[in-house]
Amino acid sequence: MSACVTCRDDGVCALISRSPSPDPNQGEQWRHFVFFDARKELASQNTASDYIFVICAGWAFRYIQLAEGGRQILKFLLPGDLFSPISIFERESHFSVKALTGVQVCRLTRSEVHKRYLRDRKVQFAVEQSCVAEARHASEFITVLCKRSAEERVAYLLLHLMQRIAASHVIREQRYPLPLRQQHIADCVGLTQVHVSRVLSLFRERGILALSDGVLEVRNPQELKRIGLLNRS
Amino acid sequence: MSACVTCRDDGVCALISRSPSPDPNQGEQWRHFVFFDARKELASQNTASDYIFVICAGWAFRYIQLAEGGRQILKFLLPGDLFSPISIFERESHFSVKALTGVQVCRLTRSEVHKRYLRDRKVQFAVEQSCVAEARHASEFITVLCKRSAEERVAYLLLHLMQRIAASHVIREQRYPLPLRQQHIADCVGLTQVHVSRVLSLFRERGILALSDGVLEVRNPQELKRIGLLNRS
DNA sequence: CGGTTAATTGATGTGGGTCAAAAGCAGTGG
DNA sequence: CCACTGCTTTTGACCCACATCAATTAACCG
Repeated sequence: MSACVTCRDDGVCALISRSPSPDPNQGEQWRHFVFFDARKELASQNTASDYIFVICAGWAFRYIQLAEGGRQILKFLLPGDLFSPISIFERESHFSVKALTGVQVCRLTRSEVHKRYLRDRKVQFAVEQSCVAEARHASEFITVLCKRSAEERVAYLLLHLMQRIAASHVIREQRYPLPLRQQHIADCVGLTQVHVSRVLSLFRERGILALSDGVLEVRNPQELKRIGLLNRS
Repeated sequence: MSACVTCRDDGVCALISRSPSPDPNQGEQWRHFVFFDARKELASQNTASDYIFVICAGWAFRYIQLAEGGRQILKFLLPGDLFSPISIFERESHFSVKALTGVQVCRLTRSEVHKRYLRDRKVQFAVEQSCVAEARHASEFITVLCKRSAEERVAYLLLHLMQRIAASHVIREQRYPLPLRQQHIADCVGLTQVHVSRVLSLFRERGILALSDGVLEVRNPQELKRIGLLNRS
């Protein structure tokens, strides 16, 4: 009954796994680990499911698929992330999820998670807090999309990701693992891949950062923050 | 111990009010009604508060104030709406709220609401559902902002508001009360007031709708939906 | 009646989109 | 080892949706 080894100890995943089951006889039926290759679709929108999922290893992203083609990336998912905290409360998800790298995913039955949520105050608190965090971030992100230029939006996304990566990786010499194509950045911040290329080239020329081969190297964190932070002093 | 009269019977507000208190002796101390004039700031971001608020009558909006001037409107608040469902879980709000018309607001102590939330499954469920609704809407809205043109964004906002207004008003002849200035629409969907004016003029010329004097009159709902719905068939 | 706030309209500017070609760079297979 | 293919990034030329600036009108109000 131990948590997924790659998840952080204070995350929703770990807490759910440690939480006592109301039905001690059921063993490990409620939990199941699966591996998927990169590019595999892990969940699809408007489809009901009795399971909820946690990323244990690798990267994925949550997105909305548009009928005319094109997609909106809503969040990049790192180890320890639920596909979405609200999927604890709804059978039918409004988003799709796709693997960015090879990923290990933990599949939990919603009924069991929900039982633990109801009887374990710690689980409940963790879920509440992750809903709060998502809502706060959504507000901030909407603001960035409406009020900021292309450079600022890209910088904002990178800073946001850096923070999340640093929470689970040791960062040396400002080098962050970041397995995104320019198209993913574009689909997240509402630009074209061509323009993301131009923005990143500018950042490189100005000695702010370099992004290639799945590694982001930040050369001038001060300047990056000046550009990308929503509340600059 | 009755609910605020203007709130819908199945809303969070009504459920909280009907929920039994863990401390029957405290009377009505935990609840307090206040009236505010239009334009008054009802809550300000980065400020801690032991209260949470519900709109009982009138309109308001939740927004983020930017340091350089300018604001991002996140949601228009109608009777029955909490300023935000997540404020049940956090003392310090990340948003401000301003009255759009004169408003009556119900102020509740967070501690009392939180107690009722913990012990009444119905309240808990209502809060969960409104968090789900907010998250779903945020995803959809982010998609609209990133992928849609000015016309489509304005149409989306109006359709969304029409739906919410219709839930609490009887609509006759497609006339919706809508006390917004063009600047509010602009601050919500990320355009300038000037461009919102042009978009609305176009809609009027094409016989789709007319918005003036706080009334939205929809002349061609089909066409409006064709333009504004995210998932058009 | 002047003063304020909101909406309209026109002229002009520009950030980022679109299109297309080229170059880099795996992987694959002969 | 090289040719071929598919994917990603880069670069350039051109375009347009929306911003910006500014003037005018309309509505309201003490």
